[in-house]
Amino acid sequence: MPKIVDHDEFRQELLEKYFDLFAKTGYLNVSMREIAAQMGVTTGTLYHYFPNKNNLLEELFYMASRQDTSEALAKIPNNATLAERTKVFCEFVEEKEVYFQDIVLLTIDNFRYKYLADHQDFTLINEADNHYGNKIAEGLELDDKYGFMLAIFLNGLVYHRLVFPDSVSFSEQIQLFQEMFTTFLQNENNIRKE
Amino acid sequence: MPKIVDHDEFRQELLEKYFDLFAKTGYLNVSMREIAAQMGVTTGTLYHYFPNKNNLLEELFYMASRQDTSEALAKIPNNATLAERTKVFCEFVEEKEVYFQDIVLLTIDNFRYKYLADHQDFTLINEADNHYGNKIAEGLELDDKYGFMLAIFLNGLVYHRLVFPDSVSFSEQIQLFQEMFTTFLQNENNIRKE
Amino acid sequence: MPKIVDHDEFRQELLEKYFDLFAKTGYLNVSMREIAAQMGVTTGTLYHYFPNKNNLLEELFYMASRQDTSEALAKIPNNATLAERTKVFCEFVEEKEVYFQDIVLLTIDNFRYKYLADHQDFTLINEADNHYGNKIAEGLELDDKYGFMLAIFLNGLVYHRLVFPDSVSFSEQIQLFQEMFTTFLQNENNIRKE
Amino acid sequence: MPKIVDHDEFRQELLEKYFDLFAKTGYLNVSMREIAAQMGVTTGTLYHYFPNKNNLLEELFYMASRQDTSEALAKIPNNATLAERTKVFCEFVEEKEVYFQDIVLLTIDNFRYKYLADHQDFTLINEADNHYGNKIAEGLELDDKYGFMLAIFLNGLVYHRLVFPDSVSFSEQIQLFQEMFTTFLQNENNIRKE
DNA sequence: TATGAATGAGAATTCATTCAT
DNA sequence: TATGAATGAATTCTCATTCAT
Repeated sequence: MPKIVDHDEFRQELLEKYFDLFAKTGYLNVSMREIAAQMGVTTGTLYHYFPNKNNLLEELFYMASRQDTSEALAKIPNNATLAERTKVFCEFVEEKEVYFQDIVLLTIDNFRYKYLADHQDFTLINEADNHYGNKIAEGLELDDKYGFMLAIFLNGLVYHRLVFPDSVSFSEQIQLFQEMFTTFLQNENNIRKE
Repeated sequence: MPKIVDHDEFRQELLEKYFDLFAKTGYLNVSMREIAAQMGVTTGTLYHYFPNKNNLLEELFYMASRQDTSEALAKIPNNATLAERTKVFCEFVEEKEVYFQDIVLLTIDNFRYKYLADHQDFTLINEADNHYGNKIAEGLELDDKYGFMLAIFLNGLVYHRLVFPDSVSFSEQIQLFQEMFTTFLQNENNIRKE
Repeated sequence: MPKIVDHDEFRQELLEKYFDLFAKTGYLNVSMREIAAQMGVTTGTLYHYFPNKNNLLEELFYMASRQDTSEALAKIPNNATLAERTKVFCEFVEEKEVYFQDIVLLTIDNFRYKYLADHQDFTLINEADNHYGNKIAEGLELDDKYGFMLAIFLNGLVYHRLVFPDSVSFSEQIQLFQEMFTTFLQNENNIRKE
Repeated sequence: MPKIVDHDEFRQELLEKYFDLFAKTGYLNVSMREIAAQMGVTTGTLYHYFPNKNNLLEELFYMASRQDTSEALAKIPNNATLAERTKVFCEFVEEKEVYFQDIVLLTIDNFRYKYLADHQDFTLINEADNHYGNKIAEGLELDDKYGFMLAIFLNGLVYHRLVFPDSVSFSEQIQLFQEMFTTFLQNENNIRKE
């Protein structure tokens, strides 16, 4: 009798472990042997669930892109002001900074793998991005371009503090940005979506 | 007397060639053999000029940070307003967007290399970052934190458009940011350095 | 189930093959590629069984020290006189002279490898040496210092004839030494262990 | 005008430096670049004085083999007893133990190089050995075989303490050996040369 | 004489992947 | 399903030697 294992569930389990373990080291810099060892399976088993290393990376990216926006949206109270809405996103990222650093690194790895593999299609990757931008805009009740603007600044901050730790203060920078962002947008009547 | 070659000058020449050739592919993904071949030298020669691959990366990064800032600062006219000053930096990055995407990738590679090598000191890399931040602040005639803020947004934008090409318009985003940034800072009398 | 191979047994098999093949040439002068080729495996396989070249040397040395002493001790008859006991060790080395020349070369290689690697600890190598000294003393039923004395002379002889072949006669030298050694020790009542 | 340099004298100077610097590391394990650097010359210059690396080693061995025996012989007083004569050699080696360890290592390297190079002639190497043996016998006023015996034991002791530091006491071992050696030989009337 | 840039084969080691069991 | 032994090309880096100057 074979072990009773739900194939997809186990795949998911492996992916989550992989994500936590290897972001900083670089997904591409970790050998399949190491991945397998850390996950408590053998290389053979790993290949049973993922046809090759690139596929593992792709799946990982896909998984990560599905998470988190809904979590942030849920934190926005009813009838919140723009300042309050902005604050929710900023604090969400601040609290999960390390996680978002991992996302940045994963995204770069994924980009590289795609780029290396002869400019393969970026459908998945762009879809994931749109997802983020749209959801933030939706949360802010603003036009998409302002959703992206906030996303860009937060990404920039996460990236910056990843590669240059301690060069800037997270809270100082987001406080400044929030002030600037909300002041600016409140004065522009036309920017609000109907 | 040996063959007439200026050691430092040739190093520089190699660095520049290398930078042009390989940024997109990922510095870590290109083997020293390939690098040498593309540069028209042998591996032995390459190692004559750079003790190891890590050093090649570091030197490249350091070189870039010095060049960029002095080039950008030179573009600021005398008696320029804050809006004009900000514009110089934004346009500088816009014009050289592909170049700065390479810098982002190089920075990540450099980070990973250091991180892998047992959390080595990031002195050089942080120094380069501070240099960017300080020089931008100097160009803006503002406090350092605003220099970093602009740097963070521009980095975020470059990163974003690198991994999610065409998701946002560079010019739209910088236009919005410039407005927001200058409007906000002009109203705050206290932020201006004496 | 994997391919049926007893990991430890195959390691041992490889060690023995290696020992026979390469002692004279110098363990360090043979590349891992050559070793693998001569053993009929690939480099990958070799590294599957030994983490690095250094470890291969160490294991080899350790293996040798255990085998030799137990083999020699087994040859000592019950109720043997000191002269007979001494003779067993001398003849053991004489019979396996070429083998012990290999051990000398291996020992030097091992020493150098350790010395080069930043004066690493010589624990294993010293343990092996103590083992030799103690076991010889045990076989002679004498104090350790006399065990080492015999070991030193035999080592000296092996070394001498290795680098200066035919300069002295093995049998002549050990005959002289045995006479001298046993005559001397029989007159010293106090040296015998109770 | 060329620099006034006595070719042979400079060769000699280089050899002596080389001997001191690289014994422990292994003459063959040091690159020509390192040798040159440590000697304060360039590789080009080094090759001006020695046609290749093997020749450097050979010359080094030749140089070493010419030294020292005369120095030891000079220390023997007139009308010295056998015990006194033996003592001179033992103490000579004890005082210069590190130097003799280097000689052992050099001899092994030389042997290996000869052996590797298709069993080249060992003339030089054997000549050097005979030189040692004969001179010791001459100093002891005994038959050559006893000269070699002492040489073998001293070599054995030096070798042993090189690779197994602190395993035995130099002075204890030579004291024991001297007693044994002289007691034995004084009782054997026939061994004395006429 | 002396320099040191250049060479390129070869070193140890790693690694994604396959496949017999 | 699961194992882990086996593969062999690729990686970073070293080094004795040559040679234009």
